[in-house]
Amino acid sequence: MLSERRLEVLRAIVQDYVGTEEPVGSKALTERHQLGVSPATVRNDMAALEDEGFIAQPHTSAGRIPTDKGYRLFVDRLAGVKPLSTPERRAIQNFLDASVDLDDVVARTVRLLAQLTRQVAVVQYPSLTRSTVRHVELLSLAPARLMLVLITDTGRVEQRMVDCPAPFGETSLADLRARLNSRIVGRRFADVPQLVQELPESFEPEDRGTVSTVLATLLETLVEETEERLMIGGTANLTRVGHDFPLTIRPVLEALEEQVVLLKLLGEATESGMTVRIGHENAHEGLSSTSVVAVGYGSGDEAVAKLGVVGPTRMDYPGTMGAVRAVARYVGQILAES
Amino acid sequence: MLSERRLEVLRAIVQDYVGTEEPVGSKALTERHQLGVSPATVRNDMAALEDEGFIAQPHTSAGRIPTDKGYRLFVDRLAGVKPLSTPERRAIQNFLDASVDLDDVVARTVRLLAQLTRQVAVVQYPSLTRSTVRHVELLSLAPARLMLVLITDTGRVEQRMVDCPAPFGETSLADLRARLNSRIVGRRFADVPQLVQELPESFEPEDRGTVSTVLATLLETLVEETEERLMIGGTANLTRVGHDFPLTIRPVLEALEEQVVLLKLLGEATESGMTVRIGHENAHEGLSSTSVVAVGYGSGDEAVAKLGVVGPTRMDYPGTMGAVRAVARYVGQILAES
DNA sequence: CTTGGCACTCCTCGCAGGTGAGTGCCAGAT
DNA sequence: ATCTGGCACTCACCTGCGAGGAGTGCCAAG
Repeated sequence: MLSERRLEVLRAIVQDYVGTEEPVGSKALTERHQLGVSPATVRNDMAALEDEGFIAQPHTSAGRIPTDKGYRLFVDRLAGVKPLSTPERRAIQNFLDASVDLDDVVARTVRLLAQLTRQVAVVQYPSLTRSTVRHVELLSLAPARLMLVLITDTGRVEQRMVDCPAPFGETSLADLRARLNSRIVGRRFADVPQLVQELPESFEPEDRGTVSTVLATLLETLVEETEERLMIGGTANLTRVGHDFPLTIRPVLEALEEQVVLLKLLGEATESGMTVRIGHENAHEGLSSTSVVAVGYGSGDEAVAKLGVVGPTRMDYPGTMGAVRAVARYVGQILAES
Repeated sequence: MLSERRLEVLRAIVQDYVGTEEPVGSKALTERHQLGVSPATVRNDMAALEDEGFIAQPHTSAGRIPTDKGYRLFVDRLAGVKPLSTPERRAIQNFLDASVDLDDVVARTVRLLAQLTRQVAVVQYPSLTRSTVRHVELLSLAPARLMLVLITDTGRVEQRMVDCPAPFGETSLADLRARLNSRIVGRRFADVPQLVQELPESFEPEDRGTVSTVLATLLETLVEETEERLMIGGTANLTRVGHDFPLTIRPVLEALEEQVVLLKLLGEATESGMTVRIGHENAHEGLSSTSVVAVGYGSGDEAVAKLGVVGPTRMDYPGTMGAVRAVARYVGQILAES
């Protein structure tokens, strides 16, 4: 459909536009790239590209800028993923290795991504649903008040208060703690409900109420916390986008504050491999002039959560994708070690 | 020094400027406020106020705008704290009452403050140093690997991995757990180091190494986590500030990303009572055209952390102060209940 | 001390004209 | 069939100019 050279012209347009942030014309193109043809020829190609919807001109008698469709073609067929330099890789590893706990890993990852890509970084906390239970702890705070602490294999900790219907003795507590742990430690969260189903029946009648309450709280925690948390950073980079930004920055900031929106955004990313959503491909209105580059990361072969960046559609896709992929890999390594 | 009417003129200028975001002139002032004098008189007063440095004009032949010094006088002597309406109070309470855990309380508080004040909200997590220990838990994950979990009276949970120099039996573990808890539960964090000092000596020689390691990790956690965490929100409100904002928004966003800066900002707030830092009173350069309204909050009589908002110097001080104070109170109540 | 009058400053806005980058199209060359 | 150079045309952008107007400072009189 499109000749080889026309694709080359599109690539050149994208690269120049990303660099200069200004509509690019035929003459400038031939000067900055060795296309081997004259501006007039390029003009014809550009007209064809415009007919196909890959580029557009803001006004008559201005240069062309890529459309969402143009960027899409660019990332799909014209650009690879630019690997990071060795010093960069080393810097990433050093920076992440210094993390002390899960919160710190996530915080550092956000800062790293934001710095590397000069864009807004979003990192999802490792999800509970795909995690396994490392330990469940029950603490007695008052005669009829317990604290339930849940620890995952990714190092995440959740706690809940439990108000018991009746006082609960220390021995019963130890008993419940032991049985609960022997049943669910090492198991996936999704399997927990089944595994604890018959637990109350094995207790003395006067304790059954409390045991049920504890289990209910546990299951509730699993469900509620499936609604995942995330951390964002690098919002100052939004001011980097060009002249028109008063209008564009507001809806983006608003979208970023809606965690739900972001989670859906990351969620849309396919299971494996990197996902790039360009402009209007993002369902959310405020993000119609931004692109999202996201990828899953995890301690093993399976992704436990996702991370990515949000930036203007006019971004350096190869570089951004390279940075996102590299960071995801190293974070996975860190999680596997801890 | 300044006559009563001149103060009244200053108050009128601040109020009008906050409302319109435009320099206010003598004629407009007399029309919008019942000052009982003519524009010419007001002009004389304004000249005097300008000599004293309370107001300034952007260019000759423009109206006046308050200076930082002018705002300072305004909040100190001319304005009170505007209490919230009953429906607002009720809404705050309902919204915060729905919180499920500490993270949720903080997150909701941030959203609430941002919404009420239409500015950037900052909420510090309850600090460890001023908290007391509710419980310490030790879990055995592997023969020579423990997890240390620390729970505070404000519901905060911290965990750390401990690699032991030697295997540590279950009985020793239970022993350590019991002794540790009996010594430090209910005590302030600051006192913990002293309280555990001689603990290793009471253990069998082969366990002393591990006990020391655990204690070292515990103390380390106390120190490290003193470096406090905070949550911010409402950054989209930054785009609300006037026309000139491309220049002002960037440094503010950058400052907000530097948690250290923010913590220092909140830290500067005096122990009790509300603190208002106006414009250049904020040490940080990027915040020279913003004001910070901060106040401590806590579950009891003492503040365990601080919260506040960051907005343009041209803000509605009485309303903002009212909202901040009210939110701080209700958060304190919530913390006291849990 | 207040007031009305008056001259002055200077920002803002709208308009006109020139400039230049970029385009589309066409006829001729390869 | 494709590429190339030429050429007329279109607009966005910048500049300078002039009218309009809000606001000020000062002064003389009440």
